[in-house]
This record gives sequence, C-alpha cells and structure tokens, in this order.
Amino acid sequence: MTESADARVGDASDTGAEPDAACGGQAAGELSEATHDFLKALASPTRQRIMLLFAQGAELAVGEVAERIGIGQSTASQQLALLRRGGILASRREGKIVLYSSDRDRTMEALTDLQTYLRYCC
Amino acid sequence: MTESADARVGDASDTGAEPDAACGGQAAGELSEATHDFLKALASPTRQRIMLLFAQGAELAVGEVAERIGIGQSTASQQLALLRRGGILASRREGKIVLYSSDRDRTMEALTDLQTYLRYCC
DNA sequence: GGATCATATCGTAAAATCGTGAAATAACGA
DNA sequence: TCGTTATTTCACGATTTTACGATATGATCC
Repeated sequence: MTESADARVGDASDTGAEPDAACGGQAAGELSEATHDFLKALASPTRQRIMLLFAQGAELAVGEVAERIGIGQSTASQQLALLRRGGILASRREGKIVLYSSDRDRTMEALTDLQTYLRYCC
Repeated sequence: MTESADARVGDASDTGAEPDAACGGQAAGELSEATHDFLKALASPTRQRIMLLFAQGAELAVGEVAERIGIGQSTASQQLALLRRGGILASRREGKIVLYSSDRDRTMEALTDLQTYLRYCC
C-alpha cells in the first residue's frame, strides 16, 4: 500500500470544478495539473542533478541517491517523491528498498502537453 | 538602458567547473542556466495564465496584463520580467509604454534543450 | 522647466520551498 | 516476538517566492 497511494491520478470522477471536461479534459491552451507538476519538479537544480543519475535506465534506491547527490536521506525521499508526482520518475518496491527509475512514457506525455501549450501561447 | 541589463546570460566563461566545453557549451545532459530560467518561469500558475494572453502574437502593455489577470501593476512588471528572463517573452518600448510579446525563437531553443536533457536522463 | 502617464525598483509581509533530524511505517531475518 | 535496515512522514528553521504599496525612473506634452 506504500506507493500506490499518490502515485497515480486516480480520481476518475474528477474534482468537479472544471466546467469543460469534453474536449480531451483540457481547456484551450491551458496546462494540466500534471504538466504543472512536471515543470515544478524540473525547476530545481537539486532535482535536475538527481535526474542525471537515472540516465540509461538506471534504477536507484533512495539511499543511493542521497549519498551520490550529497543530501540527507529524508530529503532525497522527498525530492524523489516530487519527481514521481511530476511524472518523471516511477518507483517500485523490491523487498525493503524502493527503486526509482525514469518514467519515459509519462515524461513524454508532459512534454507533448507543454509543446501544445507553447504552440498556443507563442 | 532599461531592459538590456539582465536580458542575456552574458557569462561566456562558464563557472569553471565543467570539463567539457567543446560540444555546444553544455555538459552532457546538463541543463543550461537559460533553460533553468525557462522552467522556473513556466512553473507558476500566475505566469501560466499571463502567457495565455499572448496567444496569436498579441502584444500587451504591462498595465493591460495587470488588469486582465487581476494583479497589481508592480506585480505584473515583475512577473513579466521573469518570463522575459526565461526567454518566453520579449519586450520593446513604444513611447512611454512597454509592449511584451512571445519570443518564439528563444522558447523553441529552451524546449529543444529540455528535450535533449530528457532524452539523456530518461 | 513642471505635469502626467507608464513602467521599474525598493521595502515589506504572507506563503511556499529546501534541507535537516526525530519519529513512524514497512519488510525481512533471527 | 524483537531487532535491523530502508523509506516515509512529521516538525522545525532558513531561504526563496509572491504579491502588495510606495517610491523612483522614463517618456511625452505643456
């Protein structure tokens, strides 16, 4: 029950606030919540450095990331959670450790959404 | 002398730490300062809303942006400055007003840099 | 020169973020 | 069960961001 909690959007029945749920779920030119989380996740030097560790499909445990980047273990856990929320990393539990790795598909989704947004407002 | 001050990166001689300055000026997989500013600029709901005003090549004065978004004039000036620093907007003075508009070229540059980064670390 | 309008910059306070250490949770083995 | 290891969550300062109002700078007109 650990990671499944906030890993996915989940809320199929939407928040009930958005009035335009017909055309793909996104207002014309507006950025989705997911893409906003994507941008926030990448807009941090520490998290940018963390992401470099995940080149070539590398899988890393929280403690490894903390050690290699030079931050506390709880800090690494929090930053990794933000990167996962942003759709850039995915996690799976392997016994007592949690392995993080790049989430290519969700990243490309966010990138496409960003491109659509920029094509509209630029 | 107003806008020319902080518009560009300027620091041609980099921080001095990176060993590989040959291939395009960027370390393998690292994000440039410009692209970091780009991400920071877009990672804000207020600035995302501001950008929507600039669809279809619209040119807007600071006061117009402030009024349409519903923020103070000084706040609009600051947020627009951040968007310009991020390479998303450009500005030109027309008499006593300053007109902002999308900077397509620099935006696409940042987007390309971001794609390269993501291709490396994902 | 001064008056006026538009923008930028300077303080300042509320809110968010970053990193830390301590405590809670989860998984495994003796 | 208890103890150990790995991760998450919580509570807390320190720093940064955000928005505001007041003031300074720029441009135009008289």
